[in-house]
Amino acid sequence: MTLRAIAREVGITAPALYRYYDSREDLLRQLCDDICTDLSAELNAIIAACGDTVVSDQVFAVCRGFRRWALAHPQEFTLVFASTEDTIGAHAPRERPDVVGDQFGRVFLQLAGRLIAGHPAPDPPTGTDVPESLHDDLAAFQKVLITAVNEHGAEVTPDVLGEEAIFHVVQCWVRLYGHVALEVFGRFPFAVSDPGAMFDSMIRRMIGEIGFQP
Amino acid sequence: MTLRAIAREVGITAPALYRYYDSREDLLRQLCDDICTDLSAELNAIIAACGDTVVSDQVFAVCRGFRRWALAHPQEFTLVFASTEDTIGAHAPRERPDVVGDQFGRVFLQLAGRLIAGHPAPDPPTGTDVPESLHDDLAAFQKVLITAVNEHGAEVTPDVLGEEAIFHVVQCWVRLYGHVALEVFGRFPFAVSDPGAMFDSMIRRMIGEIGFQP
DNA sequence: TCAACTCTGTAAACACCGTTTACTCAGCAC
DNA sequence: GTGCTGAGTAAACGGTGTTTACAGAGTTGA
Repeated sequence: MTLRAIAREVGITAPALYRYYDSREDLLRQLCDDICTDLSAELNAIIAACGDTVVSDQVFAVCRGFRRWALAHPQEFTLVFASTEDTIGAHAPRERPDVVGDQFGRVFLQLAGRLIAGHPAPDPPTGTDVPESLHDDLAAFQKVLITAVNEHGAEVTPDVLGEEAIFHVVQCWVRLYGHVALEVFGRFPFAVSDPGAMFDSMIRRMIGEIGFQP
Repeated sequence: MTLRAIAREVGITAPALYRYYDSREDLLRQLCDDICTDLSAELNAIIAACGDTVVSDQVFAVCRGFRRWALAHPQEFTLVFASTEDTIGAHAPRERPDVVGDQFGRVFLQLAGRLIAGHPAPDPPTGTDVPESLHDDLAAFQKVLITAVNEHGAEVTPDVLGEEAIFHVVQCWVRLYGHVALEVFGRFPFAVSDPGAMFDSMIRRMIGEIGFQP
């Protein structure tokens, strides 16, 4: 969207927008924040609508909600989740990852954390262990995740949400994001006639790999 | 890049470009094709440099090559792998997925096909089976993949590259793409100080899940 | 009451963008 | 020589982000 079109929609002339935003970049940045807020509200509403279902169902619902939102708002998805720093300004006071992390990310990730934490014994699904150089990063993320989960009721201690589990949460995000982006951008290696089924199947496997039964 | 800047770089004036391209969209589309050709050449060179190593090492090398390329060329990556149809023209004679599929996709996917085909007994890694609605799509992709693999020497029959294996190849692409895009766009949920190690770990798990030992 | 000030908006201009039109001019066939 | 074609240019059009100068409305203070 162009600056003038936005101004026209508000019933204002383009230069008047500069009273509220420093530049087009600044406007996009704030738009980005608003989108994240809306998205997280939407996903939280989905969780709320789930009621007392098992956590795995809630994860399922949120993942589907994220996909539906992305497909319904490809421009917003591109802006928030697939734009380089030069689109939105590299020298922002807050770095970009925080935007995703603070607003939307929490919804999905803390839910994933709850899911894993609720699982009795998260046995390491692979024999490969996490490389040493990731220890610090994962520990930091573990802290964020645990406090986020505990904010929403449950009591989770670091031992039930170990390093392997944290890595798995990140991998879930990689797959969720990967599928949704591929679908939004139409970059699957062949024509997928029922992407929803493929998505559901992937999420089912993801949840299954944590230890839940499909 | 602007049309006038491109013209300036070629030592030409902007309208002269319209002798060669119908529009900016058309130019981007052809640029897209060129980028795909370059990338696939680069990845094929990596495979060639591998010599007679085991296929899993070749997959590893190609994945790392793809990541390195994407991080070195974020604009090109965005154009080819993360742009919606409105950026590049929706009503193109060839649909977009073919571009990725025809040029770059083959390199990675046929290698993945070779890897799985070379594996003795691809036991289904999960209890979840592939939904019925994907049968036709996966069968079509299986055909493409098998002919692509057989073009490069080996003799692969449909039974060794079954539906579950095909699904797994697609899932590998989802994860490879997901991680690379997240890194290019800086959208991991926390600051990753050594993304390369994380990437390597993911690829190692991916290969391990097929049945190879890490 | 009236002057000063701020806040919000506009009009005009600037440089740049993609694109079209009209024109030039070299090279070549006959 | 006379056309003709291909490749290039200059000029223009509407649109863009952005800056500057200006206008009025509302508030404040003496």
